[in-house]
Amino acid sequence: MAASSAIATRINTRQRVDLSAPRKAKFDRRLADILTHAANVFCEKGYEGASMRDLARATGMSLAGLYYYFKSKERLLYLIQKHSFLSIITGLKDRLDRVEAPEERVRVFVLNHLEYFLENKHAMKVLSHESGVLKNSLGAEVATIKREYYQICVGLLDDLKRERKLEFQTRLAVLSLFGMMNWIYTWHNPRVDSSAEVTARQMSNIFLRGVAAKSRRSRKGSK
Amino acid sequence: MAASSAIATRINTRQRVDLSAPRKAKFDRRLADILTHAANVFCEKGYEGASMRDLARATGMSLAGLYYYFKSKERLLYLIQKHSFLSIITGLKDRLDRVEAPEERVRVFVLNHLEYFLENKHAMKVLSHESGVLKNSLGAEVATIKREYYQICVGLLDDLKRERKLEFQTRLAVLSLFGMMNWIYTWHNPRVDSSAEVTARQMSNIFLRGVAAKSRRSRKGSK
DNA sequence: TACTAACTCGAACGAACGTTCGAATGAGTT
DNA sequence: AACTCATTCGAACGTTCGTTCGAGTTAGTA
Repeated sequence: MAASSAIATRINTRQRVDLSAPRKAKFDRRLADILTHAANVFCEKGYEGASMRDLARATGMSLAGLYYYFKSKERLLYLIQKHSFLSIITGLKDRLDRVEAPEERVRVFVLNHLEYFLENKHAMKVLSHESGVLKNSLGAEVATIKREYYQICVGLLDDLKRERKLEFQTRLAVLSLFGMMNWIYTWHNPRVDSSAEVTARQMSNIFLRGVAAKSRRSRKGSK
Repeated sequence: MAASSAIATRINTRQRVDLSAPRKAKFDRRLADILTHAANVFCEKGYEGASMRDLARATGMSLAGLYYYFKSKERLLYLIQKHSFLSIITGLKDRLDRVEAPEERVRVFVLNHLEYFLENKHAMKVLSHESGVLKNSLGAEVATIKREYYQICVGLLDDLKRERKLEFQTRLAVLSLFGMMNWIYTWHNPRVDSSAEVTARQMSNIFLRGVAAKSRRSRKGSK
């Protein structure tokens, strides 16, 4: 998990201006390390249930030392959520650039989502479980990124709908799909369940078959 | 929300023996009232985020007064979760008794689940969001009830599978279905979204079509 | 009317919370 | 060597947490 240096400089009150490049890199690496450990603890105990002392223990840092890297517990959650969302969106866009067929693009979406979820299980549980904890501007910013992600999915499904002349209700379909995918953090056990690839294929199958009813009007003649 | 009197007598340490019937009824009604208000607060702020003082304010009782009805915050969460699960299971069994066809029984399951979720939105958010917070014997007891509910769904899907000679993987199908259904508390807005009946029908359609691939020579060439 | 047991609450408990601060340490530059 | 500034931390801050206790109030019973 890497924190952008743009964030790093802004979150820290003590950090007035610029650090030298290697300094900044070191700061970012340390912060990223903290974010990872913090995500683990939040995942295990929940945001409210995890204390700053828990985080200090998990990172091997002192309680006060943590505050050199972020100015409040709330902002730490914000950093985790923002970074996770941006990573998953970036990865998705990369993959979508290489695929054209609407159905395949939906499958790519599911695969990307599940792969990221299973690879960053802790962070992703924090993302979906602690959504809505952040208030005011921090919450609003995360909500905006989330909406963008949601809208990408809406776009993919609308494309599929148009191509195949399907008739499902997009909102319900998207939210059902998110439900299927996001629920995975409550049950997936790598020692019992299939890999992200296999699970993604099976889930995509269920979902795509599920929404594959043709529109009646367009079945006889086009439009 | 009504608390069974069996629970009521056991949870309260001060309650050595039996109350007269009307006394007990009054106790139960007050406790049920508290459970409802507590569920609202837990729903809004989360279990850890909600303080006993928040609960006191919401119920209109004093902080100390609450402890006459349950002996700890943890046990209060337990009461809410247990009661909600038992109610949804009871309602489900009632409805299943009147339906025979496997597909229709699955539809009944979905409808029952969504209806209960939307009618008792706050309690159900607590149920799915705070699952795993309870430890030890309380957590184990809730987990047992939950497993029973899960197994009912497994049974329904296996029946359907047998009747139609389908080939989906039951575990993934059940968990995907639960994901679709449970995610609803994050998005359903009564002023925008359809009723439980309509939503249940649409979700059932997606799911049932999704798992409806026949076995022996799977017709996978649907592209 | 007094008696009893159910019920309620103000006030306080120690523990744990998020956060701050000033001093100590470290590494990089002159 | 002396200086600078990033980094770390022990100790404490004021607040809020879940819970308890004993005294008070209410409502049924005799």
